[in-house]
Amino acid sequence: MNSATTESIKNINFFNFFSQETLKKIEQRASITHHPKGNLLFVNEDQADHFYIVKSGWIKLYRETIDGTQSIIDILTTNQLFGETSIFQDDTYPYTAEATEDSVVLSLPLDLLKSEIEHNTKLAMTMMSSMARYRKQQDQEIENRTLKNAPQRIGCFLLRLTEQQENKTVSIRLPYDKTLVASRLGMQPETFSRALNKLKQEIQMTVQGRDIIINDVQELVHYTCTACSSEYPCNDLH
Amino acid sequence: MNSATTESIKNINFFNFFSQETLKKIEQRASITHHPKGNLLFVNEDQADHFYIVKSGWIKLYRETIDGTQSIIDILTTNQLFGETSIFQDDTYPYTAEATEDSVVLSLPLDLLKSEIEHNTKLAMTMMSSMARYRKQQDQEIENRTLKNAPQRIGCFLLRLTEQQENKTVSIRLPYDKTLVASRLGMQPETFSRALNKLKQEIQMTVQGRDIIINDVQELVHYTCTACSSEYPCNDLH
DNA sequence: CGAGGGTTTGAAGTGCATCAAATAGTGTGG
DNA sequence: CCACACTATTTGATGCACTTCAAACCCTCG
Repeated sequence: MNSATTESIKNINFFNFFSQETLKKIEQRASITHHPKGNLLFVNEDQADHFYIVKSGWIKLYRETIDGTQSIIDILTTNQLFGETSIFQDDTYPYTAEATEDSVVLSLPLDLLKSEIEHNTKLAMTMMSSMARYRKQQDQEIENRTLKNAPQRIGCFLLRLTEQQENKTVSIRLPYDKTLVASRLGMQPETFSRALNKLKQEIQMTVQGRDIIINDVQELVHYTCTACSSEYPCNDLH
Repeated sequence: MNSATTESIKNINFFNFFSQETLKKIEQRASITHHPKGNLLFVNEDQADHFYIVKSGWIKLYRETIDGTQSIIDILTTNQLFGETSIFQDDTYPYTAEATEDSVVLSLPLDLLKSEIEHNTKLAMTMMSSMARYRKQQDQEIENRTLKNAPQRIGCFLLRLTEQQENKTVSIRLPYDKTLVASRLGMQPETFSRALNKLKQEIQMTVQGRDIIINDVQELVHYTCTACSSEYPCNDLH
């Protein structure tokens, strides 16, 4: 298991800044867990002892009201980190984490992260950068929900999936099912379906189940980013 | 001016963690600026050289689309900090800052913050805590816009103004004009006006210009927080 | 007093949610 | 390989919340 952990960690930029000593300790106390679809890893306001790295599958982070309405924070996949900010939040998790697919997750002790970060400025800087990046992403999310209509929000989501591709025509595949994409974008499944149809009327594209082909990305950018603040195209934060 | 700067800074928790040496340098390079209502301190994506502390007045942080629609990030007043996260953002500002009242602002060089934070772990930890706090606030903002209707969003805003007061009946004063509150909450002035009326029908309260008297705060909590995720009452982050 | 902003009110329109039901797609056991 | 069960997706009909446009009102301040 240790060697598996080492393997897992070394590809993740975040861990490059850990001291060798701490890394060893982390490896000793790391564990890999399997979570079948629907499984909750932890619940909002739970005591936080570990942070996590997704090895495979998809993990949904959200909060919900008494009546069960959910507000989705994010949906993560391979090599993404979560729960790490609990060290600044009274050691409680600020959201619930649920596997939306069968998932494998690496869990690491928070106390080691905490003490390492208090002594290791490089790591602290990395952590801050990633927090700042996330912050900007959140700002953009609020902006999207305020200024964009449903088809444009979908457009923005698609554009983030086309990242790196320079081609005029791109084909992409939705990372998870449409219902989940809908909730990620803060809309109902019905609205998603209709909004996607509307988008098809606005720009040339083909939808085949989860697969989508966009004939001209620029056309999509033009349609979507009319409602963006100055950064074009929808900036590719991560 | 230097003594004024020292005076300004020492009340702000953030600066307790600076080294004496850096504080001296900061004081030498600090400057106080006056901004009449409507004045822009900087524009989204400007090159960032300074971060700021509000001495008096109100500063609105926002971004806008080509057609001029604004998405408000925050509205700050005395002793609040802004622009400091630019050190993690390629030294550009991620929003526009505008004085919505005649304001006085202290501006401090970012480069000193940057180098100090790279060497001073205590400061780094403070910075991270404040970023984590902000992050949670943003999450809540998204949640509010997703799950709450207009009267409830106003209720939440009012609750945050009643902070600390334990009384059953509280009287509060809107920090700025209703149009601005409306845009802070992501709604039109007309909607704000109507939603406030609706709120008056739901709970016992009196509105007299900017002054509002709430007969029973618990009544407001009950009405507003039905649409909150688990934390009651609307948690008082700052 | 009169100008100009802030605020409220009215009327009409739009976008998304909701409820209901049909359809497509997927995996299961026989 | 088919029939069934179950889920995901789409479609239709309707309602509600908020926006938009227009106009009135109110308040303050020169």
